[in-house]
Parts: sequence; C-alpha cells; structure tokens
Amino acid sequence: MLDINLIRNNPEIVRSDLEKRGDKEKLLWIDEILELDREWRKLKSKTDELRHRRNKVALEIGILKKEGKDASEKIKEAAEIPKEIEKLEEEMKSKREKIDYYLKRLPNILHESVPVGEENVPVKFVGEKPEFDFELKSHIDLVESLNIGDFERAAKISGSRFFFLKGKLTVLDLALQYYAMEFMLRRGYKPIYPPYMMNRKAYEGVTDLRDFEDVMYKIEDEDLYLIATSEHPLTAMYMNEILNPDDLPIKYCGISACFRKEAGTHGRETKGLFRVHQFNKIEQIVICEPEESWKYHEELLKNAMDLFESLKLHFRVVNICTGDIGTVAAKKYDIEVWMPVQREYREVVSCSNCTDYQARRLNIKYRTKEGNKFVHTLNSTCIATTRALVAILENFQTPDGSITVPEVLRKYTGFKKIEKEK
RNA sequence: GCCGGGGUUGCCGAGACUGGAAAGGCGCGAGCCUGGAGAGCUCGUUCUCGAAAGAGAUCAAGGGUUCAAAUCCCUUCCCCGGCGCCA
Repeated sequence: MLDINLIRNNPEIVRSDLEKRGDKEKLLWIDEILELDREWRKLKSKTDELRHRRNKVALEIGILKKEGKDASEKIKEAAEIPKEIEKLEEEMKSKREKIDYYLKRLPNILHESVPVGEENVPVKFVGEKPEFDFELKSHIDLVESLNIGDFERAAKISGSRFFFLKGKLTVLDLALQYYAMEFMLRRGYKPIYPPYMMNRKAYEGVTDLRDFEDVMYKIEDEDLYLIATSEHPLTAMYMNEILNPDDLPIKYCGISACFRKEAGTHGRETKGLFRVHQFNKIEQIVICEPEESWKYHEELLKNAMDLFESLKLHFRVVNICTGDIGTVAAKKYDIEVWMPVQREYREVVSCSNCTDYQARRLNIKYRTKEGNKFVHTLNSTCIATTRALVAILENFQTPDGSITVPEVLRKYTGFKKIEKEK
C-alpha cells in the first residue's frame, strides 16, 4: 500500500510511476483519490468539532451532578449531538472505503532500474549451456520410465497438476530441502516452519488482491487460506507490531509446502512437475531498516545464485520488467535455469524487494529516535523443489536413461544415481 | 468441546465491583545541572486532522446501553489453568 501522504504531497511521483507501467486506468484514480481525500478531511474536521463539543458538555454534566445541581438542560443539548455525528460519520466511512479501495490496488513505486516494457532484461549468466550427444527425455518421461513418480494416479484422486513422488525421487526432494536449509543456516538465516493456513486479514496484507482470487485455496466454512508460499506467513507474523531496531535485520529461512490454484493456466503444462498445485519450498525472508533493503536484495539474489551454481546448473538472472513485476515488489530478479529439453531458460527463483509496501498494509514498524517507521520486507526463493527437480532430471540424465545426483546432494541422499525402480 | 481466570500505551502494571480527564514504575529521547560522568529534576515518548494553536481517536476486535464506557450488556478472536477428546 502506498502512503496517502505521498499522493497528497507528491502526486507527480505516483503518476510518473503509473505512466512507466503504462497503467492508464489507475492513472485516472489519482485525481479521484485527491478529491475524495479533500472531502474526507473536511468531514473529519467537522466531526471532530462536534465530538469536541459533546465531550465538553458531557464533562460539564459530570461536574454539575457532582455538585448536586440540575443538569437536565445540558443533557438535552448533549443528546442531540450524537445524531449529527452519526450522519457525518456515515459519509466519512463511504469516502474512506473508496479511498482504501484505490489505495489497496495502487502498485508499489518502482526502483529506477526496473526495465520499462514487456521484456525482462538478462543481467547475468552463470555456468555453461550443457551439450548432449544423445536424445534427451523430458522429466515426465524420465519419472515414468524410472518409476519414481506417478502423475496418472495423482490425477485420479486429486486432479491434474498433482503428483506422487516415489522412491529415490522422494529422497532427492528431501535432500534438496535439507541441503538448502543448511546452506542458509550457515549464512545466518534462521530456519522456521510457518502455519500452512492464514486468515484473510493477514493475507490481504501480503498479497496482490487479484492474485488472492486466482491463487489461494480457501478452507470451507473457515476464515482460512492455504499459504501460497512461506513468504506470506513469515512476513505477516509481525502484523501490528513495533519492532526493536536491535532485532533487525530479521533473517529467516522458511520451510513449507506451498499451495496454488494456478487458475487461468488451463491447458498449459498440465502434466509434470513444472506447474503444480502443491510443492515444497525453502524461502528466504529479510525484514530490515529501509536504508539497508537494497543491500539485502542483492544478498538474497547472491544466496540463490550460489546455491544453484553449487548444483552445477546453468542459469541466467533477469531483471523483471514493468509488464511482469506485479503490484507488490519495487524490484524483482528471477533466476531462470536452462532446461535442455525445451531449450529454454525457465523460472526457478523470484527475488523481490517489497520496500515498505507490505509493511504499511500489515502495520509493521520499528522504533527510531525520530519516531516509529515502517520496515522494509524482502523475499526470495531459495529453492522450490519441484522446479529444481525438473532441472536436475533433465540436465543430469545419462544416455542409459538414469539420473546422476548432483555432487553436493550425495551426502544427503546416500546414493549417486537414480536408476529404474521396481 | 466444557468450566474458571485473563487481554490496558515500547515493557511492567493500577483503574472495573460503585460509568464522569488512562495512576505509577521501567526503558528510550530532549533539556537543566556537572570539569566530566552519574544521580537528581523538567518535559516528551501511539494514530489521525491541522501551517500552528489546538482538536479528535485509541484500553484484543466488533456491536449495544448512556449526555458520558477501559469500566455495564452481547458476539467473536487470542492467552493462562483445570476437565474431556486425541496423533
């Protein structure tokens, strides 16, 4: 959420940001917000005046009664005021609701380095594109031929985009999680398990409202939603708190399953592990003072890059453009791993600096000499196991159809190779 | 799920029965004092509107009663204790 004061005092900043995004609809909102805000403030000073009078009279009644004098005149006067207040309050409420509607939907102010347009800009390439002298199998074919997973039966009981992992592939998934957790632990990030469900109020603080409908699974008859990523509970956990600056930065390594509806992607990649309704993810979270957030944004990216480099996967980093960035992040990097079967770079990591956008919605502040200020929140994938598994299966396959386990994971799997299982 | 006790400002904590200006302490900040430090004293320490003076809001959340609610009534959430159920 944006600061209403920013729109009041520097509407041109907000306008030029929306122009950069090419969002003509929301551009029109600014004047409307300013007008509603003017009206709201007028009503506020009127109602405050009425309240002031009511409070004064009520106090006088108290004094008269204490002295044993007749207060019926004053009581009659005071009884009239609440009706007037109520009328004005209704008007104020409707203005406020309209302002909030717009405010909640206005996107964050972008960092100046965000590329304008529909093209993400590659900023870094790591490793070499691998060459293969045999015919490659897709990860789906590999899973099925090695009997290390089952898509058909998962579809039978749960629907498409669900999966069973079996045997050594299950072990590999857990090995990735443990390896990533330990990797982050060594870099000073505290491992943490969040609740897998969260209520609506907390959810609205962390996510884009349109995503909310397309992505979230709702629990029937409960005010609860399955988390789409541990970023959400781990950021929302400090809702309505004022943090001690000595406790900052907070660095977490979230470990959880993630649940996503993937509405609006019918027909695209309905089978396999790439786009699924449920997967495991190790996430990086930083909550820090505003002055430090750009430093930590680079740190989060570095952590994820180092991890993928240690797995010996070839990837590139892209700076996400205005057309793709969404409403919450001020700047976002993706890591895209080379998938040799599709001959494409595909997203495996998303690394965002949300600046004070989530903090303002969630009301998370920290104490400073100049008063309480909003913190900055950042998040990045460390590893989402299913997409990493796709990359590993396709990049580490051998001519005989087996899979070589990446060196760094062997200590956790206890085996070097995945061959056809019974 | 049932019974009982709770939720007050950054933290602790009084006020509730009997409605009438959110006590006191700690922490933090500014100032006075000091050769310096400490102690002591004074002021400040949430949000909103306002150029300011000032005003309003705020006692878990929401509603009700009342001229007036932290205080009385209702609903919901959360915490603690006991009982029940349970991997």
